[in-house]
Amino acid sequence: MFTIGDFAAFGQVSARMLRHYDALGLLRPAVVDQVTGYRYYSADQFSRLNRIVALKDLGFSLQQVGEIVDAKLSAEELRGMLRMRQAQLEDELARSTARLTSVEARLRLIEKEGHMPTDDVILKRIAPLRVAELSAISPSYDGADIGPVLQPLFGQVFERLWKAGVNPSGAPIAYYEDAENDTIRVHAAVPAEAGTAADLEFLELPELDQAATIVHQGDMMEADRSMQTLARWIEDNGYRSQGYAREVTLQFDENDPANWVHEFQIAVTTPD
Amino acid sequence: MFTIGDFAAFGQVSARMLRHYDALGLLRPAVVDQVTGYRYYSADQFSRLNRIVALKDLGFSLQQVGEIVDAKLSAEELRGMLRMRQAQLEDELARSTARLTSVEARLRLIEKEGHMPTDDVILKRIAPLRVAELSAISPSYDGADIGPVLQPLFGQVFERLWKAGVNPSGAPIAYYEDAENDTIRVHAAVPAEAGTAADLEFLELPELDQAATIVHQGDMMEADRSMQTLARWIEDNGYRSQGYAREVTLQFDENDPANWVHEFQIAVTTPD
DNA sequence: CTTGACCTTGACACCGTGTCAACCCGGAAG
DNA sequence: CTTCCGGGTTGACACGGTGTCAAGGTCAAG
Repeated sequence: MFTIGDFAAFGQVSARMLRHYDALGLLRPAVVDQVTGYRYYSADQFSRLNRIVALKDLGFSLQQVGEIVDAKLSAEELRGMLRMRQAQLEDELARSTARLTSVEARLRLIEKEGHMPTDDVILKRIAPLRVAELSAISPSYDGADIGPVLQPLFGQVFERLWKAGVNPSGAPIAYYEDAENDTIRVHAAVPAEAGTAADLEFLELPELDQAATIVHQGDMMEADRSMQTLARWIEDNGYRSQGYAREVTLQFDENDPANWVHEFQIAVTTPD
Repeated sequence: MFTIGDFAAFGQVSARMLRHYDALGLLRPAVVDQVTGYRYYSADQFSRLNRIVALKDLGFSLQQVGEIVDAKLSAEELRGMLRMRQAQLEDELARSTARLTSVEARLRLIEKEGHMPTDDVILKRIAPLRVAELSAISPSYDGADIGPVLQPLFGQVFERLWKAGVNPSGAPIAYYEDAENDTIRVHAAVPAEAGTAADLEFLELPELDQAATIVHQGDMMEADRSMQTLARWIEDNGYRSQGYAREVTLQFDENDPANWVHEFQIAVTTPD
């Protein structure tokens, strides 16, 4: 017979936890003194304790551990749980690895530049989105060429939506595609439920499963700065980008481009 | 200006969390309506939000994130934090990998045998331990040879300790070493603070940094069963064992070996 | 004015574990 | 036999990041 302290010390658990397991019915002491309430454990309970600890170390919750050790599960179900756990762990591993790469990237950055970057890239999923849009051709993918094409295009879209009595339901989005002869097709899209404006195209922008995004503040003529940060982040973190970035207009000021705020979103994949 | 809901949706955070960040002073809304208490966020707050989210995704706690974004830290300190985090992550990674291997090993086992193993191996650290001991030579490492040597040896140790007025402070431990001519030196050790018995050797059993352990119930003649489980576990989980296992007697019954309980402990290393 | 979507605060829950407080027991020393 | 100390008992609170619920106030569209 072991007192709780001895049993705990040998089993490498805290006495606190043994009491907890008792409370959960996971591991009851072999004997409880009815008078003093002292718990006493027998040597052969070490195997149950070990089973519990082993399962817990595998990352199962105490509840799951309970189900497993009390063999409420068929071999089939057990396989199921283990496979689930396996999948979870693989996921977790991937996540941890990504974190680590990220931390290392930042560490390199800070060693090189001597300070913390203030423009932060974050990875997110972009949900699919219904929009109304117009598009046009720009001679190149360059702020100076694109601006003059894009601005009036958005003007048109808003005007036509307004005429059709449809309300924009979100922030305007510009996106790009390669077109013939090295030209670029620019799209001016405004989120809206499908409407009946014959002079607008209604479509659904596809989901981006993983997009690297950055918030750009100020004139779009300086978008390069943010795009570069984005590109570097993507490379440093072991992703690969696809296509052109979408540009979401979060804040617009007719008079002063310095007040503009955009979010750039570019689809990325984990190479492999 | 965004309402909390819009800001949350765009930033991929829950409104709950934005309120939490407000409460922590991590990200205050640009404007709070004094009358209604409504929070309103400005577009340029997205970059702060993103910085927060990015740091959080790196696995920093909100408190740490606070310190980092508010730049209360020098580049030096930041480097420190990042390196610490890096170390933690590497650790976590190793742990996750081990878990995964373990889960996979069990999965293979259960697929092969159709049921869950009930003898559970667990990995633990064995602290160094002061003991009093006697040793002798056994012709081989085999239950039939060892028993007759070991039992009287323990009798001697207990007797001499008793004569010297020293109290055992833990469970008896047997351990083994190779000796000359393929014989084995068996040690009968009993935990005790250093004493003055000239006819006993007092020494400190070294720490085992990582030991794979299993609880064996019953006669030591059947120790093979547990030792095999142990060996297989070690192999399946990608460790390598070193030397012979220690045998800790957790429960002893003079009359019936079926009631004996031992823990086998064998030092292992992660190959690599 | 009504309705329904959205906002407010405050509270409770999760989970595994540590820690504290207030009190009781067991065994060894005086 | 008393005294003392280590260790046992229960019960409570805390952590952190997040979800969820309830009760009530607000906003904007019809």
